[in-house]
Amino acid sequence: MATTNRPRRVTIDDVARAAGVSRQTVSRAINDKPEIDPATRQRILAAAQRMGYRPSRFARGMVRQSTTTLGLVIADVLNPFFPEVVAGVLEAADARGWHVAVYTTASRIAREQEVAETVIDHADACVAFLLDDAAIARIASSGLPFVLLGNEDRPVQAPTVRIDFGSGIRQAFAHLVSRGHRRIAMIDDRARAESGTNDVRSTLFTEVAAEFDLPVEPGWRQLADNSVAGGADAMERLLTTAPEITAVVSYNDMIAIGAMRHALARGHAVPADLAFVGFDGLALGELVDPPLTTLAIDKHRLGRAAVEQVADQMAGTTGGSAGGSANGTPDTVIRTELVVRGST
Amino acid sequence: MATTNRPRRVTIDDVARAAGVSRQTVSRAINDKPEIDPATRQRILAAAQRMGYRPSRFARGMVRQSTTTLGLVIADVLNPFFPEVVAGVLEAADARGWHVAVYTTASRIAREQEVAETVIDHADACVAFLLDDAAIARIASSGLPFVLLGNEDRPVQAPTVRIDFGSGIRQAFAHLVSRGHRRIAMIDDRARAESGTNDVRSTLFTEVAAEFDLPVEPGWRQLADNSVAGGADAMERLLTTAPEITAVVSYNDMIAIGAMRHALARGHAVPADLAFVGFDGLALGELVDPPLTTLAIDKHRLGRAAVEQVADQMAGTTGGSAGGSANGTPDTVIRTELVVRGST
DNA sequence: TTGAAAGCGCTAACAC
DNA sequence: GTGTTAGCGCTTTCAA
Repeated sequence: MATTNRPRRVTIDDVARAAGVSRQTVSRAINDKPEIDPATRQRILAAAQRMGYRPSRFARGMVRQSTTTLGLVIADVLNPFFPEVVAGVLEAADARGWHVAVYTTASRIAREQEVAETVIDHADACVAFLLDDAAIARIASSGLPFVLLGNEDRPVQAPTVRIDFGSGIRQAFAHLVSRGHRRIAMIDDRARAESGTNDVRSTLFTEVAAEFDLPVEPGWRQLADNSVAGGADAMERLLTTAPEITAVVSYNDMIAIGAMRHALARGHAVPADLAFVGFDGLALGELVDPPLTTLAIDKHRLGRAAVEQVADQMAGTTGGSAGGSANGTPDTVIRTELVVRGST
Repeated sequence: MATTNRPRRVTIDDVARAAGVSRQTVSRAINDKPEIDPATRQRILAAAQRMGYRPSRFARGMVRQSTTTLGLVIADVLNPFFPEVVAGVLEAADARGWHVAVYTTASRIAREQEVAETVIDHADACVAFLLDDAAIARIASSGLPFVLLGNEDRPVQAPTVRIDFGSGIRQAFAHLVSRGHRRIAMIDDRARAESGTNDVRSTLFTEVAAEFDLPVEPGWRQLADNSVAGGADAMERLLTTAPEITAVVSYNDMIAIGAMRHALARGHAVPADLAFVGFDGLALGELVDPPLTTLAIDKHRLGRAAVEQVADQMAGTTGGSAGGSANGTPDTVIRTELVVRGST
C-alpha cells in the first residue's frame, strides 16, 4: 500500500483517513462549521495537527471565488518616498480586504521586465512604479487591471496616477527667482533620465529656465543616482563645473539632502551662498539642518488613489471590454505644494 | 444557450469554445508551448485578448506545485527601521523565487491577531514582528513555518531572530558613564512596554543602572509612542519631572531624534547639557544635527536571517514533525554596534 | 451529524 | 498539431 516514503503534501484525505471520517467532515472541523460533533472535531483537529496538515490555499482559492492580491511594484524600499506610498496602498488595499505583494526593481530595466511577468502571473491587479516602456506595455496589454505611478510629463499607454513634476519644477524656479536667484542648476534622476523613448524629460529644465528668462549653461544639469550619496556626487561635479550657480533644484529630497550636505561640507553657506529645493516632502526634510525647502506631494494619497483606480477598473471589467489601456477612468494628478524651509 | 448575462469569470473553456479548439490547445497557446500551429496560436491569443481572459492563478497553483508566498508582518512602514528589514527580506525571498505579501499591524493587539489569521490562511511561511503573545502563539501552533523578529529578552514560544537589546542598552550606559554621565534617563517604547505577559522589559533599565552603580529616580523612565513626535512628548515630560538628568537612552533612533530635537528646541545644548543615544542605526541618524550616537544593528541582515531560518524550517518539515515551535533551528542573535557621533 | 457526488480552472500524459 | 482523459485539494450541494 501507498503508506511509506512519499514527499507529497498532507491532504485533507490523509487526515480523513487517519481520523476515520470522510474528507467532508474534516473540512467541517477545519472550518469551524457548526454541524459537527464536538468530539469528532477534537479528534480530527488533533490528527491534523499531528500530521502537520495545512489546507492548500490554491484548492481553497479555486472553490471560493474570493481573495484579491494586489501586486505593488516599487523601485526601492530604502528610498523613504516609497514607504509613504506603500502606506497609502496598504491602507486602501486592506480596506478592501486585498492582500498586497511587494516587488522591487531598483529601477533596472531587466528587473522591471522580470517583475512585470511575475506580476501578470501572480496578481489580480497591479499598481506599479515603472520606468521601462516595454514593461509597462506588457502589463497594460496583459489585461491585468493596472495603474501606473508616474511623474513623467509624457503620456504613457496605461492609466496613471501622475505627479505633476513639471509644474512642481516651475514652482521651485518661481520661488528661487523671487529670492533673487538667476543661476539655477538642476540635479535629475539618472535612472529616469536614461529611460523612456522620448526626450520630454531632458528638455524640461531648459524650457522652464527659458520661461523665467534665466540663462542655462551646459553642466548646470547633472544626473544623480537616486540616493543621498548620489546627490553628493552630483553636487561635487556641479561645484567643479559650475561654481557660478547660486541655487540647486533636485529631482527629489534624498538627492537634495545629499547635495546640500556636500555643499555644507565643502564650506558653502546654505542658504546664503547656495540654496536648495527638494521634491517629495519627505518627513526627513524637516529633520536635517537646515531644514529642506521642498515641493511636497501627498504620497499617502498617491497610494490610495492608485488603489482606488485599479478597483474601479476591476469593477468596470464587464466581460468584453478588454485591451487594458483604453479604460474610461481619467488619470489622477497629484499636485505639489511648495513648503519653504531653511534651505532657501 | 448559456450565452447571456452571467458575471462568471472567463475560463479557458470559454476561450476554447470561441476559438473552436480544445481547452488544451488554448493552454498551449497561453503558455507558449512549441507544439502548436502558429496560426492557431494567433487565433487563440486574439480570442483570449478580446474576451479578457486571464488564467486563474489558483487553478494553476493547484496543478503546478510551486509558488511560495511569504507573509511578512511588520508594525509600520513609516518607521524607517522596517523598510531596512523589508529590504533584507525581499532580497532573500527573491533569491528563492518567493513572493512576499506585506501586512502592517501598527502594533495594535487586535490588528495583530487579525493579521495572524490572515497570514495563516494565505501564506506558505511567515516572518513577523509581533508583540502580542496570543497572536504569536496562534501562528506558531498553526504549523505555518514561522520566524519571529524580536528584541525581547524574554523567551517566546517561536523560533526568533533576536536583537540583543539588553546588551545594547548596557553598551549605551557604559559609553555614557565613560563620558562622565551619572544621571541617565531612558525613553522606552510604549506599545512594547505595555504588551507581553511578563515584566522583563520594565526592569531592564533599573537592572542596568544598578550594574553601573547609578541612581534611578522614578520618572527617569518614560514611555513614548514610536515616532519622532512620541520622542518629543516624552522628552517634554522628562524635562519637567527630571531636570537633573544629563543623558537619555532611547528605545530607537526615531524616538531619540524626537527627544533630542525637543531638547534643542527648549534651549538645551547637545551634547554639552544633554547627551542622546539612539538604537537601530538608521541612515537618518547621520543626517540630523548633531548626528546621533546609536547602537547600530544590521537590519538588512536581520531580514535575510529571518528568511533563511523559515527556509530551513520548510526544508526540515518532513511529514510528521509538526507542532510549530519545537524546531531544531537555534535562534539567531543580532548584536549591536556602538556608533559614536555628535549627540554624545 | 455525517457521507457521496460534483465541480472550481487548469495542465500533464497520453492518445490520435 | 490537436483532442481526450485524469487528476491537483478543496468546498458546496444534496442524500442518508
